[in-house]
Amino acid sequence: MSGATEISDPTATRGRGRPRSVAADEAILEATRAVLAEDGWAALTVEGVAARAGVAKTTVYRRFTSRADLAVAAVAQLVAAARTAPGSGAAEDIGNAIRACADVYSRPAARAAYLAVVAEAGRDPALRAAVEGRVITPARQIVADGLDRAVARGEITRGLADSRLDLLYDVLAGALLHRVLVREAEVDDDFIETLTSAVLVALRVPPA
Amino acid sequence: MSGATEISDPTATRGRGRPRSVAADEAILEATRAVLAEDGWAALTVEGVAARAGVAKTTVYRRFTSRADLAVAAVAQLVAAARTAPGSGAAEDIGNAIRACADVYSRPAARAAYLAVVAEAGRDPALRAAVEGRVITPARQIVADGLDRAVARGEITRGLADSRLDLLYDVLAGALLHRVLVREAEVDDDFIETLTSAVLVALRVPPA
Amino acid sequence: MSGATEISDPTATRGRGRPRSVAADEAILEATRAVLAEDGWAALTVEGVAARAGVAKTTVYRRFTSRADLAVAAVAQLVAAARTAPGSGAAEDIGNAIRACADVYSRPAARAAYLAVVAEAGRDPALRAAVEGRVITPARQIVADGLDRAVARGEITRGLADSRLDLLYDVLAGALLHRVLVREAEVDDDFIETLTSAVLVALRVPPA
Amino acid sequence: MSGATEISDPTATRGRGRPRSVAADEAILEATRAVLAEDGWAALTVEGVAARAGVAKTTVYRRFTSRADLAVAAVAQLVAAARTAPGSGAAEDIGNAIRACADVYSRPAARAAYLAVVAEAGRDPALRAAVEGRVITPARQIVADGLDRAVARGEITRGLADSRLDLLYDVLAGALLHRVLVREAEVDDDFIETLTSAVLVALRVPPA
DNA sequence: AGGTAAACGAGACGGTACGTCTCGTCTTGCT
DNA sequence: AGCAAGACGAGACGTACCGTCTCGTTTACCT
Repeated sequence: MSGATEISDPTATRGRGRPRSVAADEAILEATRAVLAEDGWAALTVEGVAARAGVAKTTVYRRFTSRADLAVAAVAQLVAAARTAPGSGAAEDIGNAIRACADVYSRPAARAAYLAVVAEAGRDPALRAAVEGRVITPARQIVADGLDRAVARGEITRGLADSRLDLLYDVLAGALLHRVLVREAEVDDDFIETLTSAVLVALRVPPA
Repeated sequence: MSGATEISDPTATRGRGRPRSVAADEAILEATRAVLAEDGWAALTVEGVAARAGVAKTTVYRRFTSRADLAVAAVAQLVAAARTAPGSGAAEDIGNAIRACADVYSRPAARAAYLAVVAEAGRDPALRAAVEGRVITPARQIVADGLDRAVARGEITRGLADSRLDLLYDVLAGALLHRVLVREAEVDDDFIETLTSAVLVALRVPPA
Repeated sequence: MSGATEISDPTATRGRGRPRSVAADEAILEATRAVLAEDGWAALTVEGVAARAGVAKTTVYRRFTSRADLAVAAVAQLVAAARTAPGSGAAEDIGNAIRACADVYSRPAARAAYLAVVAEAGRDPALRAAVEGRVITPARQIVADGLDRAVARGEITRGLADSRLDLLYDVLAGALLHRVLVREAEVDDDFIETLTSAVLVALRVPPA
Repeated sequence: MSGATEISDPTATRGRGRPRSVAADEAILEATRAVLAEDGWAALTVEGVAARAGVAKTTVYRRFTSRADLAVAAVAQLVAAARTAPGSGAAEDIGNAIRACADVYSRPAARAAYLAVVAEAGRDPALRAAVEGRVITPARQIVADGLDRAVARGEITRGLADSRLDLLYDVLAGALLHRVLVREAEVDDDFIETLTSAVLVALRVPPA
């Protein structure tokens, strides 16, 4: 299942019949976000989303093949909106990236959906691909961009950046995910600073 | 829901009626593990578990209030079995701890259940408490024990250990969780070594 | 099922163990009547009766083998209490008999149980026998006694009485049952008088 | 419960969605009849009927609100098929009516369901209304038609017919019901003749 | 007075069916 | 051809009782 038809693509071949309703597209995603935020993943139902969007079930199924597919779209939008402005140094870049990620994870809709979608992806290759392409890779790119800037500024070497990218991504995203979604602790300035400086030390970047 | 009656407690007041069947206890948990490993979280059904355990549905409901409750018990057993032997130094201790955690996360049953259960716990206080007490706290304790040993050996100070415990737990558990369950990458020796040495550097423990 | 152990019989061999509790006997029947009167046949459960009687389920099952068995006992008591005083003539006898039967059918417990028990008896030989012996035969006897008195008074011949007994029983009991339980109409004096005189005409008994 | 949606009504507003399957209608009623005839009222379960009809449980619940509702439809069909051809005189008419009723009560499905449904109707107003409209009233009409014909032939007066209708219905239906369903005796020619002539005498119709 | 046997309460056991819910698919008629 | 509506087969939900089975306790009788 999953990832089949997806959202209406205006550049698509514009087949013959009646065109997909863009209003329906938006109403469905909006309803999805609302349900996730208000009642959580377990309450996210194709039936319920359709009702809330004022749309027939078939109209939802034409675009998404499952509730997980629906949720991926919502989370993907939030991740896409998380790109950060470059800072003046590695410390600032890392802090910004952490804060950006924390913001995403803290949105009610993402809070409700993130872990559940990832869990479901473990069994569903199509969903797995969708999560990979629309959530994991973009987030990894944020870290990659930060390292690229550090290389450009001469703070670390290209080789170190490349060899540490995945580890750094696992550490940053994982620590955040664990703190916010698993332990449900807050992400305060102290946490961000300590994590940032620990990462800098491990990367052997001299403090500013 | 969740956390209601739980498994038969032999120290309980030994109420008057017929005692709970210990054989049923075990059959249920075993069936739960099997279903999770074979078909994943989405296929975990009270009905299916009961059938597989050769037990009536009511017998399951008498012990667990939901499938999440069921899964927590399974995961908790795995976590409980994960305590590590103390090593000869901080580096070895950390490596052991990572390996122990990685082993747990890699078990098919845990793989299928962990994220899903944690996700569900976000909406269910009773389940949340069960996860907290039976999974999160024990795992955190593994890290705490490691730090205690490092303090005993004089590798770090008591103050540093205390102030860094939660961060270290988030980093270790989070990085692992992210790598194993979110990205579905493998945990090889290189990953463990690099993560270990990065952590040692951040804790300012001199290399052995 | 049904009719197995039945109510405590004081003349029984009086085995060694603890004797049946007479208080339980009565509490069970009383609870049965109450449940039938208040909530009807469908709500009559062994579990509910036991709870209401303040008695364990096993205690009920030791005496009755089913809820139908339970109900038969209640109805039987009512029928047993329905014997009529002899009147001064056939007309009075018949009127009395009709009134007596109508009283029984109108009791809430009997209203709720009678048809259902008879229906159930169609499939259960043991229950059938119990109904036959404790409800149908005693009721038939009321009609037989009435005819015997008419014969004794010379109002009809022995032969006519014997040949018409079953028909008369079917007509009287059936018409009443149909009116009270099937149609749920009331049994007023007009009904009784008209039915009585029709029966007298059919039996060719001259009016008094 | 009961009497909610009922069988597909072709004259209904013909709303927009997919129409009810007429094949399902028939399969359900046929399965109901079969179960009643083979295993009796106690074995009549919505679950079993659905399985036997090769239909989903929801499909049954969309049409009938309970097993009693289901049974009423079956009994109603039998009653509807029981209209009698007019005979040449009151005696023949009454004999025909009794035979027609006896045939209905003797069908295995009706035997199993009639008393139980009527009993259940005592507690359920909607079911009561259904029984009233689809079983009791049609059966009463058979008697009413017979009396109308007798009036038309000049055998009895209009006034007598009207004043005796309910009594006659109670006597005929009740005697039959009592004999066939309560006492489980057979309805032979002798019974029919004796009952018929008794009724004629009571109505003061001269014998043919 | 002590033993023994049965009834007692409590409550868990494997089951069946309940009536509800949501799923994803399949008609239908309207736009 | 897209859409809203809604019936369809499927199957899990959690609950209620079923009738059976331990249990530990109580009560009477019979040595």
